[in-house]
This record gives sequence, C-alpha cells and structure tokens, in this order.
Amino acid sequence: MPVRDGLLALLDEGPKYGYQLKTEFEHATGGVWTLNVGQIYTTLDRLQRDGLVDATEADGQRSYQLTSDGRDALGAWWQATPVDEPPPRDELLLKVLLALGAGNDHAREVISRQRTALYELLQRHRRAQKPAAGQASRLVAEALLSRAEADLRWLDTCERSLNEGA
Amino acid sequence: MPVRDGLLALLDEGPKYGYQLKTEFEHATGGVWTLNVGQIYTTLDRLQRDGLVDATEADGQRSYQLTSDGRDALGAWWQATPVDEPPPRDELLLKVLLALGAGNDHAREVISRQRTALYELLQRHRRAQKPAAGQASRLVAEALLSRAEADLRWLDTCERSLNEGA
DNA sequence: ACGGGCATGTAACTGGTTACATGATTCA
DNA sequence: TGAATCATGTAACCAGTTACATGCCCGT
Repeated sequence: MPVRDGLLALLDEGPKYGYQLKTEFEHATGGVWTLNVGQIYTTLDRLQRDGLVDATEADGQRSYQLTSDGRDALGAWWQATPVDEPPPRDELLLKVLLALGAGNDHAREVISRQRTALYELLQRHRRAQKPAAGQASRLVAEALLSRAEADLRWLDTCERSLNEGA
Repeated sequence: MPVRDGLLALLDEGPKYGYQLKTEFEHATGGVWTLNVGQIYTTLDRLQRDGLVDATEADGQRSYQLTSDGRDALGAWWQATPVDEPPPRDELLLKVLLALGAGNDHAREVISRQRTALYELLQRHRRAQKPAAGQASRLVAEALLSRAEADLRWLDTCERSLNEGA
C-alpha cells in the first residue's frame, strides 16, 4: 500500500496538513509520481479510521499526526521486505506464460513485441535526463532501467527455453 | 488487470466453465499463482457486465465464451506493452526514496536491510527447484531471480549516490 | 456414511483513483 | 477583476481478494 505508507512516512517528520502531504510526496519522488489531491484526503480518512493517524483542527487547517499505532505500523513497514511467496502478480510474466500456453508462435510474437518495447524504453531513458535532475528522479530513472534490463534478459531466457523445449 | 486478462486469454482457446478456468490458470502459471475460486466468478460476472464474455447454461454447467468485444480486448492486451509514464508505483522504490528523505542514516539502514533480504531470496531460489519442475514454474523462478538481481544492483547505485552526494 | 474434490455462487471489504464541488488567498 | 494556487473534502467506481454457503458426485 504505497500511498498509505508513504503518508505515514512523511507524517513521521511531524504533523502536516493534507495539501502539504501532496507536495512533499511528489517532491520526495522527484515529481514522477503525481497524486490526485483527493486521494490524500481519502487515504488520511482511512488511516484515521484505522487509528494510525489523528487530526486536530485549527483555523480550517486540519493537521494530521501519527498515533503510536501509526508509528508502530510505520516501523513495521520500514522493516518489511518483499515477499516472494506467492510471487508478485506481474503483467509481463503472466502475459508470456499465457502466450506460451497459446502456442510457440504466439509466444514468439509476444516476446518479440515486449522486447522491442523494453529496448526502446531503455534507449529513451538512457538519452534523456542524464544531467542534473534531482537525486530522486535520477534514481527512479535508474530503477526503471535496471528493471527493464532484467526483463530483457528474462525474455531472452524465455526464448531460449522455447527453442530448446521444442 | 492480470486476472481479468488472464481469463480472457484462457477463454480464447474455447468455451470453458468457471472451475475449469481456475485449474487452467494455476496450471499455466506453474502452480505458483493460486486463485480463490470465488474470484473467478466475480471476475467473470464483471467481464459479462462489460460485454467481453457471455455465458450459456446447460445442466447446471455454465459455459463462458468470448464475445467479439472480448476478442478485441484480448488482442489489445497481447499488443500492450508496459508504460513507464508514470513509472509503476513500486514498493521498494518508494521506500528507498522516502528513506533518503528521512536522513542518510535511515536510508543506509533501509538499503542494507533490503539488500540482505534480496540476497537471501537469491540464494534460496538458486538452490531450490533447479531440476525438472515444469517450464512455467522454472520461468517464474527465473523472472524472480532476474528482478532480484536488478534490484540489488539498483540498491548499490542508491548507496553510491548516497556516498557521493554527501 | 462420509470425506474430498468438483462446481457455482454471493456479500463484504480493501486500497487506488478520479471527477467534482467549494472556498480562501495571492498576485498580476 | 480574474486567473492561479492553496486547501479541504465527497461520492463514486474499479479490480483484487476473502470467507462463506450450497450442493453434487465419487470412491472408500
């Protein structure tokens, strides 16, 4: 629950009001993750419902802060590591697996199309935003690249398995 | 919408009934993605609501099949490639970015913990299920490995950026 | 008789997301 | 004055997910 936990993390620095959370969230992510303002408030409502946050009003400015339960939840989030069981429901993964089930030709076509798209993504991002650009957005771009390279390698594996297995 | 599209893909082979879709879905993914049976039916209802699927009943066996809209939607899904704008809301990514905002020490700790977990995941999967094990589950495992390696490299990048930027 | 797998469903909830409404303040 | 930004909120929808109920049929 990225948004939920993101708000908790930001609130750990101290009480904030809703709109402020929007700007800080976007700033923290280098501006690449925009957030509909409304979502902040719906999420804050739900956090309040769950007792992780409470609000105090003054001058029509509603200030939100972590409860001790909220601090616990946040601590747990920092500690949490990705689970691999069950493996994440990934779109690319599922698509290729199903394509394999639908016949080798179909699979080859799907793999080829995905590879092309990933390769273009790679080139596009390598060219762009090398210089300057805040630390956050640079890291986001590099995460994207790293994942794309991994997916490309995996697609190669799939094709190899397809050729051997046939 | 992995489940939704997964069912469409399976129905492309011909009419199926609900329970059959569950078993075939799980089989296609090497058994790593279990699916609550109920979800099949809720999803089929929604697909029917959207006109992508229709059902014909006989002997209490309800058979589902693609409509022509459904075939179109499926075709679009096969063609679709991952979008990078906005970048996927990824848990690890967000966590590290927010940790960076919360101070270098905190970031170092989070990065270190994530790295350890990913490294253990790597070792665990490298040891296990090398031999036999259907094509599907082997590919799933390799996708996991590939992604984990990418994330490890990215964490290295983050730490480097942390050390240089300070 | 009974347990287990086949088969169909439903009610309820979760978090993410958007479109929309409202008003205050600021500044050109 | 009027547009932009700050600020708060709500109603509605979406897909994913689970817990639960029901019944049939088959092999022991």
